[in-house]
Amino acid sequence: MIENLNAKNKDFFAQVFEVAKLIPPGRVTSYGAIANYLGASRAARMVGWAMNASHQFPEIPAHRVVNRNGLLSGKMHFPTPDSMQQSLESEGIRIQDDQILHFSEIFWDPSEELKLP
DNA sequence: CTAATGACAAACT
DNA sequence: CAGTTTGCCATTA
Repeated sequence: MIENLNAKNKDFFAQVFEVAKLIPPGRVTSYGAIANYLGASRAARMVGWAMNASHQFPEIPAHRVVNRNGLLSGKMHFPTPDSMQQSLESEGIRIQDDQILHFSEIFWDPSEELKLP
């Protein structure tokens, strides 16, 4: 239940959630990419904050969102640290030492794929 | 109202 | 080239 989420805050979060849900399977994106798509390229940290709130939304594939290094920085926030890596591997993404391999190949940039015509 | 924290990113040394 | 430091925006104490 959302207690102290004003409409304004929800708006910012809603955008992050929407983009996160638009991430194709087998692909990943970075917090900065989403922030950039939202027009807040310097608010990458807020995207991570929104992801933290996404735990109440089962439709949010937060495991597909990693930092720009391709490192599973948020794996520790999952129900189980292995849940994130396991979910990614289940989609065909290879991970080694909590880092995504071929990150550049599977990187999904919303600003590039969801760019307006 | 000020200070500190955070699932990051870019800049500097 | 790699490691360290500062900046950003929002939330919490």
